[in-house]
Amino acid sequence: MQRILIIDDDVELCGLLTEYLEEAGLSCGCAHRPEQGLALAAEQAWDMVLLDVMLPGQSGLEVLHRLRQLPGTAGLPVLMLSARGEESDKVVGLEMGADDYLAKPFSARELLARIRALLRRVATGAGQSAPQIPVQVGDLRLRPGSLQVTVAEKNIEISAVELRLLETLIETPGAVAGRDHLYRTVLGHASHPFDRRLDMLVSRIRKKLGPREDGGERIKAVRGEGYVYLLPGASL
Amino acid sequence: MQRILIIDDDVELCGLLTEYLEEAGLSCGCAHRPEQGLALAAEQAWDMVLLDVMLPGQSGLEVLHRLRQLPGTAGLPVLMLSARGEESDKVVGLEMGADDYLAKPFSARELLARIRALLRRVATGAGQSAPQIPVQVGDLRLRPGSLQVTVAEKNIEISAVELRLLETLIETPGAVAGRDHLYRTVLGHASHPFDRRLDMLVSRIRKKLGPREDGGERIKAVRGEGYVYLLPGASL
DNA sequence: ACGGGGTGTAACAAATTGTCACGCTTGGGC
DNA sequence: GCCCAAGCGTGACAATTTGTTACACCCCGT
Repeated sequence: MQRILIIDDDVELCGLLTEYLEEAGLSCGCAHRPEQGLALAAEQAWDMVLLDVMLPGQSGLEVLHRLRQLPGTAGLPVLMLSARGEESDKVVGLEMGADDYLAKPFSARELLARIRALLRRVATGAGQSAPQIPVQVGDLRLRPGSLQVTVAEKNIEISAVELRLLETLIETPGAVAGRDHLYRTVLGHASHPFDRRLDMLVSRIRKKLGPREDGGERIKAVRGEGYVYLLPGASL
Repeated sequence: MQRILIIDDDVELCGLLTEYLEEAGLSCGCAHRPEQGLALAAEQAWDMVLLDVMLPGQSGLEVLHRLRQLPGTAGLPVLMLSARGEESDKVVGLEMGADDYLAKPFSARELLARIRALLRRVATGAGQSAPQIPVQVGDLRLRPGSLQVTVAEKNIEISAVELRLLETLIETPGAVAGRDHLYRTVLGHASHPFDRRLDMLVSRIRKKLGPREDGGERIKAVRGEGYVYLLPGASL
């Protein structure tokens, strides 16, 4: 199910929108203050953000800017909402990098239509080379390409190489990925003696992911062979 | 034509090998001292290195190690030559990351056979996902994947992102690559306003490549459109 | 128990990439 | 022609990512 983050100080509006959108099969989260919105955006995975231009404290444009700088938000579509229907706001909004713009008051139906359009545009990879279907193993979910990884719905910051290793490991969950295969796939060439980069990578990923939901370790070393991503419930 | 770098303090042997290998259609370069060899390796592009285990000053193994750390040498095959035919040397050599090993005295024919085998192995991408055919435009040559770029036969240090931009630009030499296309291809997502990353990237690449052989600029900005990689001889 | 290779990870170092600021260029309107 | 504003170029610095080194630990066969 698609998840929409609504950032708007109008509590009542948020409630109405949430109700309407959830009825339409979309999951919603709300924030009424900028900081709160940014925090939520950083913490969880969203498919889209509805952002009010006028917010207490700072301009919605500044929020938009900071939003774009958060890790894992590459390609995250933002639909701006404006109290005033002024054309200049619209231009500024789009120039700031919003993906669409809607002036209040708007009909819920129109909003939903635009949301759907935007989600479709992103899904078909208009901005990306690969369509990028998310992969899920246990409580771990990857969106290849946008450096977005979530564990139990919480965002994890991860780098490109780390993501590639994780992808390679979960290609065969529960089965051992050979050291050499990992080297070639992730680091780009065969392993050299005394090269510990792979181990460091694994170590860093382990730290970022934390233990499995059931407390078991996620990535196990197989002495002399390589590493395995353990399926949930599997013991060492 | 394939280029072989020979690092061996035996001047006479180098001469003989060069003669033999060039007859076989391989281009050769020689270094008789470790430092010289490393300098040559760093400076130019090679398809393979023949390395003597016993060198004045430092062990060939140390040279091997330093060689591997040079930028742009990913996947560069190294064939070690040893004066003593001891098995332990062979083991140590291979463990240090040499790709093959040959004990002196050896027949020129056997050496050639091994060189050919090694070159073939690398060419078919045994260690890489893509076969990686080098691309050439003017005096610029790229080997995608191994971060190796040469201008007029001189090695240029370049990073992955920079290489990707360069690749994208020379996909259509002489024709404009749109800003947005470059953003999507190189940075992975659409451009945001006030985002100058692309310009910085171009700036850095220009500095690394230097001016064209005829003094003209290599990469030209097209106001409001994007950038072009100018063909040799083309004016602004 | 002992030794040795294999693995884990902290701490540090290097390289890459991103940000910001300021100056120059260019092209269009007046 | 002159001025302005948007675009571009690039130095300087900051943040992030990646690589290196060193040392602790651990498993396993002897």
